[in-house]
Amino acid sequence: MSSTEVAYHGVRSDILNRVYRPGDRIKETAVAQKYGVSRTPLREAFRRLISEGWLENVPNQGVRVSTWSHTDLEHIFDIRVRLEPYLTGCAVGRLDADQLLALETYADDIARFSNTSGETAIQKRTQANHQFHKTLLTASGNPRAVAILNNLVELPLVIWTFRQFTPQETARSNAHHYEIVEAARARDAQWAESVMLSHILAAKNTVISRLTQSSASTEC
Amino acid sequence: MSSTEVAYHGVRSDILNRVYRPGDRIKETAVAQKYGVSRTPLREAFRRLISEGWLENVPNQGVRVSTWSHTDLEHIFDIRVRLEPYLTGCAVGRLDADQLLALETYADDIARFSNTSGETAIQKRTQANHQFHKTLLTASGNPRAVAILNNLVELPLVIWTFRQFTPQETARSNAHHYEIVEAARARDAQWAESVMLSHILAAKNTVISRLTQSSASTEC
DNA sequence: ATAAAAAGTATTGTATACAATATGGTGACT
DNA sequence: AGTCACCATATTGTATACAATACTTTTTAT
Repeated sequence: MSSTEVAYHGVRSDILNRVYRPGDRIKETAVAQKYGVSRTPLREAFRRLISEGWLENVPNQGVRVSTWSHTDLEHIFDIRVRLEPYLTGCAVGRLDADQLLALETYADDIARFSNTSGETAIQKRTQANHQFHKTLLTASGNPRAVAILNNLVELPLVIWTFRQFTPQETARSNAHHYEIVEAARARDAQWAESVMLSHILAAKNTVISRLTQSSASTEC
Repeated sequence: MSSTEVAYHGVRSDILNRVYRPGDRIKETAVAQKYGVSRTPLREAFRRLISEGWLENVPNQGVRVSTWSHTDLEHIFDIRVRLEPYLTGCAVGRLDADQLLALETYADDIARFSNTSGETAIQKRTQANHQFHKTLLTASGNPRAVAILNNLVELPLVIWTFRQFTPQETARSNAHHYEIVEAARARDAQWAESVMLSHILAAKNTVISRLTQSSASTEC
């Protein structure tokens, strides 16, 4: 792995783990030393993290960790609502038997780790969930759209969403996954698209309502 | 303007003007000298151009100018179809009197420069068209979505599309602009959304059919 | 003559030194 | 005492030197 990649993954996971928090200013020399790379590859990593929305650039003052407001989250979900259901519909006609089986396995994993508590379970659940959506969206055959969504639906948001789910919401979310697999098996694009739409709107409602309750709009 | 910005705009316009053509490999030292900057800011500019889809990175081999295939164009239009009409609908309720007037002025400009021939006219028409769409989309209030579309609907595609338009298609495209303004004045989001959908689907049809005819799928 | 290997060249990847700019604190003046 | 200016320090922006990797050409062996 190149120095640039080391720096990229390091800073990214530090943001995920709230070592660097939204609003924090990040100084190049300190971070470069921390990851054992020089400032040049670190700055390249910064540029990538900026383009992905993790960091914001302030000329001659370096970078800050991005802050996601209430409105930002609504905007993100509005874009997901337009793209993900559509891509799901595209994928339905293109998934082969192996991929359908994989989707079902991921759905099983998500359900299994939902019933387990602890940080590890949340991580594994996040992982399986990511695989499920990735498999589905990649099968749509529109890599540009998939890239857009990957940059948009970042892990901190997903993890935060999971933590906010009530048991009922979790059960509903898991049921959606199985229903999508069934719709895909039936090659019913409209059905799959519709379930995915519900899936995202349900998540949006959870995130927005919890955020309104806690009124900590800048916290991720 | 910083060296990084100089390099960014320089390389970008060179790609637009086909100094660097799709598939070309770009060597750092030569380009850095051309713009009078060192390799460091040039490489930062490259990272940005990569994230915007103009360039592709090959590890240890530098960057290549991206090639847009027939399928790529379809994918791009498929994303526009999902996002732009929606954002237009959002904008309708938020445009003030000044913005409505500005939109009409841009529509006038586009129409005027459509009747004039020559490179300058095409440039001015492109400029006015860009302003029209920018004003409309920005008013939607979803800056993330606007950023996505800006990165997607790049100038080379727009310019190429204009060149391909027949007089009838140009007239229809111009009429769409006026119809969108009228729908916005009437505060009819559904109407505006529908016209924008037609507008994009018409452009998609032009681009795809011309590309199929010329069968020069990698040319922009 | 062809193919494979090796050496030399060219190009990218990284580190570091220097320049430009911003930040923070101290002192002088009102 | 408060405010403004200026200097010292810290931090980012840029250039360049060096290291690692890929490409090309030449040479040698079959």
